[in-house]
Amino acid sequence: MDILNREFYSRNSDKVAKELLGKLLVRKVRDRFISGFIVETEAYFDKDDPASRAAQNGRTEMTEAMWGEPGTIFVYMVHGHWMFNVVTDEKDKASAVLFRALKPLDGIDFMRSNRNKKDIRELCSGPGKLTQAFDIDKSFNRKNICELKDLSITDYNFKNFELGRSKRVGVSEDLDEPMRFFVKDSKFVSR
DNA sequence: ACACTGATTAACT
DNA sequence: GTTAATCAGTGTG
Repeated sequence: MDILNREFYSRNSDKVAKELLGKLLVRKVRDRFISGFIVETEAYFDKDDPASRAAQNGRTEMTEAMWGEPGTIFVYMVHGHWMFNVVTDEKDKASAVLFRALKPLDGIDFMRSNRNKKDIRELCSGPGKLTQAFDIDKSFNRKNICELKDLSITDYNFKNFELGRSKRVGVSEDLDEPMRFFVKDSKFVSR
């Protein structure tokens, strides 16, 4: 199980978002190993994407991470919850993939205590839920996921699933192409 | 000081 | 299944 390298992220964000499905998000906290399969993502673009923070806020202290190298982690808060993104494409392009849902695999008791919920479906089935379950916050912002020991994404050729596509969640004026990708029939996607 | 946000949750039918 | 109060950081005045 290899850690995905920078080349993986150096492509269009819709392509990266699609290929991230079935990969494994891995977190290490002290001696604990926490992981989950990625089952839902959304792609965000730089130009002509009104839903992206890049277009909404411009280049500020808070959004600076979006202009970083591919693999740069971009964390921001909305509605009191942390959103976890990884920057794609090339530097200075400001496109990224938002992680929306995971299927919990290792460290489920750790997630349960972070979330204060016992139903396994309630642990990572939403962008704010999975950051709470994995203990991901602003301290990861602007770091590169290819270089960290305590947070990484590893390859895992879990391909036995059907790809679902839809419009992005909570975006009123969305792009013509559906940019939300998910594992069809998974119990662990949001909503 | 106030309103905005890509969400979550409890508390209902 | 559906709604309404609420989370907290950031931008605008």
